[in-house]
Amino acid sequence: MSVRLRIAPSPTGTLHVGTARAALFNWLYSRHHDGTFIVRIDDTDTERSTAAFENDILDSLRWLGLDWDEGVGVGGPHGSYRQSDRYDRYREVAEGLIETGAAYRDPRTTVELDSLRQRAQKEGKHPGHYIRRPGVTADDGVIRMSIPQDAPIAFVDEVRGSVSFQPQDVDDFVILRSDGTPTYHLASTVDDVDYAITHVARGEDLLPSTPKHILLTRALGADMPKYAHLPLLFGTDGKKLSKRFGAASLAKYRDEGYLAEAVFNYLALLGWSLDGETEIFTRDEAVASFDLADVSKNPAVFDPEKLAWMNGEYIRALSNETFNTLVRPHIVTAVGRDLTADEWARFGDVSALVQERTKLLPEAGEQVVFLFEDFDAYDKSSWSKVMAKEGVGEILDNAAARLGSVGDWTADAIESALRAMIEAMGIGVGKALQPIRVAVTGSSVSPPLFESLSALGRERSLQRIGRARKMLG
RNA sequence: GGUCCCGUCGUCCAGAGGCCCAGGACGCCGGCCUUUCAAGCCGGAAACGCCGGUUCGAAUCCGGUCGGGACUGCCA
Repeated sequence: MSVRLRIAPSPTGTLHVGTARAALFNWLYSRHHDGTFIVRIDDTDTERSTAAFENDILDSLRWLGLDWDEGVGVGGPHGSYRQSDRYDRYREVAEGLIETGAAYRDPRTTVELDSLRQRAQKEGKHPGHYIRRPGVTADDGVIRMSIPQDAPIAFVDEVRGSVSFQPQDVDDFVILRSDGTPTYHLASTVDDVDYAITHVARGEDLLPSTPKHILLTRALGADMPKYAHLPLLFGTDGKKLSKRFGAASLAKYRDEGYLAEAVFNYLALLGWSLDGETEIFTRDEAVASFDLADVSKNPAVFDPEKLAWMNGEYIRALSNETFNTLVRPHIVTAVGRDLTADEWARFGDVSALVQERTKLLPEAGEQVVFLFEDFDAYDKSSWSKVMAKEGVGEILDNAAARLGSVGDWTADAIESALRAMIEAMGIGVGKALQPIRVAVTGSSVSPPLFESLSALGRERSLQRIGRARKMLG
């Protein structure tokens, strides 16, 4: 039998890094076994769910390269992937459970309502927060599962091994709210059954809910899926990764110039490894050797620095054309205006200048701004550290003279000319070249000098050297 | 508090009784290269939480302890 897995995000926020990693593992496992991977939108929290979040989530999954299977063979009579479309089904199941004695209707008492109000107030919410739902009267009651007390609820978790809970530790949880909508436990379990999910791989935070899902699945008389509880992700501060932590949203990484392949690779390494040695690998390589049984039990700290390193590795591996194309929007941002076709044709090939030294695409854009913009101010500290020194005027004069008589304006020819100058002046290489760098690029930190001069062109290079010379007085 | 899960370098991962006085990677430190910043290359510091037990032998098995985490909602 082929495997069928799912990721079930709630559209109550953007795609979180933790959810993305869970999606990744589900995807890897299903692809490894040539199975099915589906996306189900768990939007039973109608108050907080939005279409915008749903779009962000799907876009981010696509960007990561986690393609999912739609339609064919999925869902049987209940073909929807959105839980809000299936309320009738959940209600019908809940009522069926009452008939078999697995669940019961629980009309709430005034005392309970009071305690709900009190709790809401204690948490700074509206008094009716836990009570009032659209179109509901307060005394409808809820439907709860009744927990069989006969035996421990045990299962073998694919990553954790044997886990068991005592029935007395499982409370009579609510499956249908008083407004007739399902709770997460009901909707999720019914869907997993209806869609014939074979493996439920999700965050470890749901481990304590698993006995509830097992009981529900049994009560439904359905086949039990295998469960796999993935280790949680933490921020560098050691706390659970949340929206508060820097960039917990996957879309943010895309926008900041990370490559999808790098993020995919890095995420795969959080709780898993290809062979214990290899750090950089392709999607296919990961698919080929992934197994839920190899997933680590320990929570993992998300390390932005390692991600950045990995991104640099992927950027260096890009073809020059691809790199140029990817950097272009970042140049536009850094320069602050659109580029003309002419500018792009003349200066757009920046790969030789910055590709091997960039970790994040936006940095590359900033490093080549000098090609596109005739700045009129110099980086302050660069100026004081490099230009405000003895002999700089003479260096610039000599450089201008030498560069003026270079034949072909190539990096090699420029280098020869400047090295000849350095020898003639008898000064240090760094001492001679840094002022030229600042004069031409505006900063003491720039791409390689000879290549930069070559890319800028003779005329503009000399102009800038001349202008800096004047500013020296 | 209760229930459950987890415990190898700062961080991620390897290690499924002898191959481990513990391996790879990020980061860090030092060096080389060098026109800056990177990249690259070379080298270094850095961990089996603790106590018992099993065994000829334990990072690996068992127990305890300590520590961390998750859950404990008509959220998911």
